[in-house]
Amino acid sequence: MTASKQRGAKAKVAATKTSKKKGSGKALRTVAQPKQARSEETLERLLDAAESLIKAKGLANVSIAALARKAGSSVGGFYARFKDKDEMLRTLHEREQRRFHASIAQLVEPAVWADQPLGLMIERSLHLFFARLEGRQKLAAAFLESAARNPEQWAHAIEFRRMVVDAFVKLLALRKEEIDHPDPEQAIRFAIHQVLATADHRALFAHMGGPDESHLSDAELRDQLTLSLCRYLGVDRG
Amino acid sequence: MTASKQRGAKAKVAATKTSKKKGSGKALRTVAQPKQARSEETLERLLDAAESLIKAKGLANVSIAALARKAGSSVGGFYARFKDKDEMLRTLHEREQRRFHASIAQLVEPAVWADQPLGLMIERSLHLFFARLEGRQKLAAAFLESAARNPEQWAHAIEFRRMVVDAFVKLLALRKEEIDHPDPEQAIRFAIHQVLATADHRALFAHMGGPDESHLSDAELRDQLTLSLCRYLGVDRG
DNA sequence: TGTACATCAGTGAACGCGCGTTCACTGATGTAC
DNA sequence: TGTACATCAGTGAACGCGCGTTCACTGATGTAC
Repeated sequence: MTASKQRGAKAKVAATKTSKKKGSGKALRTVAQPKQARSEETLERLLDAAESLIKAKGLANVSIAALARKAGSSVGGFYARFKDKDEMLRTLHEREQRRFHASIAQLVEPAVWADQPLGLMIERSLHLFFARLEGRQKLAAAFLESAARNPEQWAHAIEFRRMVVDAFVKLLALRKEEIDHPDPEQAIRFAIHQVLATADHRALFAHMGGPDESHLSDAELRDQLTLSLCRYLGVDRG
Repeated sequence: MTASKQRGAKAKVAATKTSKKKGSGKALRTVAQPKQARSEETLERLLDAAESLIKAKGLANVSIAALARKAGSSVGGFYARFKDKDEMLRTLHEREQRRFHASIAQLVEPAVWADQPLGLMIERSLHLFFARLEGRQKLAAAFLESAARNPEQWAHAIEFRRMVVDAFVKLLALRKEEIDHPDPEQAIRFAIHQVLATADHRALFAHMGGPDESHLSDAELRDQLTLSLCRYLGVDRG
């Protein structure tokens, strides 16, 4: 009786806080920021568990119960940290984005490539880019899948993608003169699109057993993509 | 009482017929070939309903009940024709394959391209190929999704893909001399892989609302892909 | 330093929903005599 | 041509399973005096 009264009051406050965001009938529960170090750690363990389970089994085969167990927590513990499964995925995505961003930030640093011919730059960038993706395909697939269903996730994914694209566009645009194409801007965007699309394709299908439809190994695919981009952009070396 | 006895006997027979295929504990029901024109028509209507609903709402939002209703049939009617949802999808896939095959058969006919420069051939092939895909993205996405979950579907998809790839490889291999690449065979396979991957990518993501991450329209994408392939293969016409 | 009380964090059984699948039954079509 | 019977085709309410989510409760941590 007492407990339920307290809960009721709390829920009301939460509902007031979020009522402007979503006009849904239900009073949405807002998950509070962790107030103790303990809960911060639990949150991190939940994200770690999600990441490792998704990598191992794919998003579709990961349940909240299994995830919580793996994290040494409980189902209720999970929902104390996240409003729902989607919010957890979004949080995980943000963490992954931060890490990914950090690891490619150096890659798009113009100073690194000073004096290097564009062809070499492309080759080495692709090498590092695909190396960074190694072992994270299932994770990427999970984000792509959930983005396909959830508009909010989709917006996040688009935004991140745009950031990556823009960073590379900016880097390549500095070398416009070395590009032989009627519309260098468009060419750069298409080239980057091809790289990301190839990565997506790999993420979504490479993990499947059995022989791939093309007789190309990952390394061959990467190298041919490099060659393809160089020739498409009209860059020397090739 | 009488009815259930009959059903029991029938189930036993069915189990005997299929017992060698799958050793599962349950006696699997085998769906008989239609014995009357009526049921053949129902089957076709079910496939049509599935196709149109998938195109309209995507696989994830199509339930058996809705599908059966749309076909003017019933849930039980559905299960009289298909063992389960997967078998229906496989059947639909086969029908789509047959149609697709028919419509590209002319495309890979060497006689059609006799005396045409390779560059033009690539341009026109891509044009026709992507035109043929128009409006079927959701359907393709449905097959890709279900193939990702179901090994049997995956095998079917791979087999079909291999057929398409081989047909184009054979066509392009006739023009090896016009290709400037250290390993023309590999180059051809990569080129075709790029085309199919681009089509897959489009199928899986293009239907989403909002601006695409690359600032490329479908037509631009196709044209740049054409240019990219021509340059990659070292084909004249730039 | 100790005690009372409030708030935060965590637990896990139970709930509920969607949806694929089953099943007892009715109607339609074909076949034998 | 008509009648009896078997098989095929179709119906839709009910079942069941998986899984995300809730909720009444217990334990842990922090704070006031």
